Amino acid sequence: MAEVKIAKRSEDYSRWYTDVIAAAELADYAPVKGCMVIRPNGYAIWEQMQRALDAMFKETGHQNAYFPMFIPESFLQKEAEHVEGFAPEVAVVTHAGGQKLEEPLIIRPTSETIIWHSYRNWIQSYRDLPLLINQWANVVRWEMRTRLFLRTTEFLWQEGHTAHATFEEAEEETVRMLGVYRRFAEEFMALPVIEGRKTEREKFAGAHHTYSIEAMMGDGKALQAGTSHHLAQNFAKAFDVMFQNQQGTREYVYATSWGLSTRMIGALIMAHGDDNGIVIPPRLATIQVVVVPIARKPEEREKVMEAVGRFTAPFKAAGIGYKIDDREQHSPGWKFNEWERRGIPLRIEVGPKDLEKNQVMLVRRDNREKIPVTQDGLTPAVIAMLDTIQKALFDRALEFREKHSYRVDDYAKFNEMLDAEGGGFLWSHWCESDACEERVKNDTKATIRCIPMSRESETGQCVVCGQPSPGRVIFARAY
RNA sequence: CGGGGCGUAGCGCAGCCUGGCUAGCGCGCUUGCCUUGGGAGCAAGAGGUCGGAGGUUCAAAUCCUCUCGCCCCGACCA
Repeated sequence: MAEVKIAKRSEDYSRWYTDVIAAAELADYAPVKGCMVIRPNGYAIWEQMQRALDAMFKETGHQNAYFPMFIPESFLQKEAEHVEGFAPEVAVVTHAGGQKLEEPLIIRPTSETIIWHSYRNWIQSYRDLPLLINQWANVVRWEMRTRLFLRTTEFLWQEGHTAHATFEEAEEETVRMLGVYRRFAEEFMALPVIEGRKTEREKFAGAHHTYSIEAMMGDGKALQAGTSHHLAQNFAKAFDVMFQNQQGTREYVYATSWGLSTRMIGALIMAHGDDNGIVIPPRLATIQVVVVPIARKPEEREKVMEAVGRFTAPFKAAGIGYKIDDREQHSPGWKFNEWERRGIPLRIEVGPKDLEKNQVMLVRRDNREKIPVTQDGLTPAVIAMLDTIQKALFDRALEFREKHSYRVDDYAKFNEMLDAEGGGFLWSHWCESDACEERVKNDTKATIRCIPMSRESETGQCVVCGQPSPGRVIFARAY
């Protein structure tokens, strides 16, 4: 492996981010602009995310299916707002089989259209509802500016597409899945997020309204980490999907869609990473514990390895993902650095000195603390330590977010905060006018991240124009 | 699409301005010895269409023209 230098996070955040990805061997740039190769270390994180989310989708009654990546161009055009939103970033296939195609095919930027084409055949009666489908897929969006994981031309995600009999049921589903995302972020990624509703300007093209979870990254910028859309009857009308209700009358179906992508890997890096690289929360780590044996002489080595075999024996049954790094060509110091770069949450060092004391050394990735632990009862100690790390990561991220959240009521101060702090969440009053939202964006590059669902009721005056405001919203610069 | 930067060994770079021995250096890689508690050491090796095409010249990594690609900053976005 090549020597890897990671820029200081505090000095060059952007450079630091790409360095961390290279250092942990998460992804490479691909020959095609904006595309990436997700390497085994990166894909392992995605697999853990899939596993956790997929289980939650199943628990909430969803089934997986798969729809094609090629969509007739005409499909996209059936929903006016949708086509307007996506047309500029759609890749189109015009030739295939050595011939020009009669109708060009688009490569899905999202699958609403082709899925609703199918739903038309699947749904006739209220008895067919709700229809709860999810798919794991790749999608392509030709973005102008790309960054590994955060915005790539092709990315992996899951997209849920559900159909319901009433607006209210669809709303319940939209909010339920937003909650699933929040739980996933908090419990698995150790990432505190804020649930909220998007403004008209920021909502999904084709949605009635959109919700998102918003997280704060290590530089104070916001990241939209998952979205859930209430599509109302927009796609049902575009694809003529009607059902007969219990009264025998036909009406259009109500829909939702929700998605979460490999962007979350970027969120993970930026939320928890430090100058030594990525820090993977224990609940998303395939390798949660790496064991580094230390020995000089062959006879020492034999004793150390014997102990390692003994104390790791219960790990598998206890559900601990672990790896023993017994390579002889690298020094312990070299290994410490390598596993830290890869973000393995916990390291166990064991050498002759430890054997004398019947102990091992636990070393936390998140704060590098070294804790001696006796070999007897090591398994529960490791499990407890992994929990501690998981919780510490969440607490630290939450504390950071709180520290960089401000209530701001004065527009001059508002501008000043964004310049001085470079980021952070500004909780300010907004009159709900598009004009004020746009002005903020032009003045500061900050956007309204969301109208928090849990905001306290507090009327006030718009931070921009002074008109009456029904409550505070979150302004921030975003990825 | 505008502004900036860069294409030379797997990775990071020097050489280019001022053309000239066999194109170098660090890391990594291979083999051997020796080592191992925070990126060890020694020795011997392997590895190159200098992004591509054309031109100038006795001679091009180096000068000229064209071209392809990537990265960073902005407008758009999960």
